[in-house]
Amino acid sequence: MDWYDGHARGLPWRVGPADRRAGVRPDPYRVWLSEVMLQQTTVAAVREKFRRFTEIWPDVRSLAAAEDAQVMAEWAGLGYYARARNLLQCARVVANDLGGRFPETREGLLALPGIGPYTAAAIAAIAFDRPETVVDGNVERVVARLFDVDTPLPKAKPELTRLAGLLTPQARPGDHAQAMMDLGATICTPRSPACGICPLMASCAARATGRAADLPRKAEKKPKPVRLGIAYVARRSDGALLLETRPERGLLGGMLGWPGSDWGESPEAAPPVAAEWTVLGGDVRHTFTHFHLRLAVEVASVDLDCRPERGTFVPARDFRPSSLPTVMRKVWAIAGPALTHL
DNA sequence: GATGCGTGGCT
DNA sequence: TAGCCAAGCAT
Repeated sequence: MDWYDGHARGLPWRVGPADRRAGVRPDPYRVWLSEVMLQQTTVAAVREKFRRFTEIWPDVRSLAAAEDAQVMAEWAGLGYYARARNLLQCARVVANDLGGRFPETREGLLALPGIGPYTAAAIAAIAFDRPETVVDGNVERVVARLFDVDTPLPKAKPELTRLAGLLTPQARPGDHAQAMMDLGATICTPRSPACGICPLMASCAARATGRAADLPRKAEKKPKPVRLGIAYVARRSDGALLLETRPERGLLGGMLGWPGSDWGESPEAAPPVAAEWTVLGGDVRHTFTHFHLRLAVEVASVDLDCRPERGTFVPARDFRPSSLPTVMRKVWAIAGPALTHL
């Protein structure tokens, strides 16, 4: 805690240790929003998104009243899009059923969409100063090293959670949780931990055996297969672009994208509208969580009165590449310039 | 317990 | 260049 008082990271959603000890309470809405954004996502990627979201939707009621499409568009680029759908669901439950206030207990929070064991404990501890044990990837790493736990993840998770629980104090549990995560993020880092300046150096078992950098062990990962596909970018003579909203569930669910083939070993061509399609030279490469994708891109100019089988024409002035998921933005990056020469 | 689900930065 | 990794959740 002494180390945290002197070395806490300054983060837009955080009430720092000095203010916290002076009695300043964090806004549960901002704690919740930041924690959901930070699920499997780096602080650097979250900063700007958090700023935008809180600027547009300063509280849970305004977010609950938002249009789904605008929230998805603002989330674009952050990944794991089910988070955005659950975020909206959760905001609406809190605003409509809970009087605009978040539950203050781990159990109450756990019942909300998009809030699992980590996030429930984090909000309870950070926003409401409940003595909950917060175990994220940082804490897993710190604890595995501190106690020299050799069992690979995820099998070691229950044991690491138990050990982390031994460290959870009754005083300042919220700051303690954030201290553990800051330590993992800045000192006890995955590749080359800075053991020489670590406040826990003297009591760290892995430091003693020189194995800190090798922990925690992790189960082997499965190789990622390569999938192929085709994306179709049609521009109408008035400049409008043919886009479609993807199905709610599954990959990139609810996000805007270019119509295309399915993605697999040998995708079948399926143009969304009859036209003279031009196959572009380079392809788009993108890696998802569980596969590599190579996307061929085809472009076409179409008439004002054409009737596509799929998708909706979006007027040029309403089209913002930033509202597309990254793979679709990559498609636009090569299709856009090609269309100007068509 | 295993699988599906993004992305960008770093090594 | 390719793999690793990040404040995980839902099914």
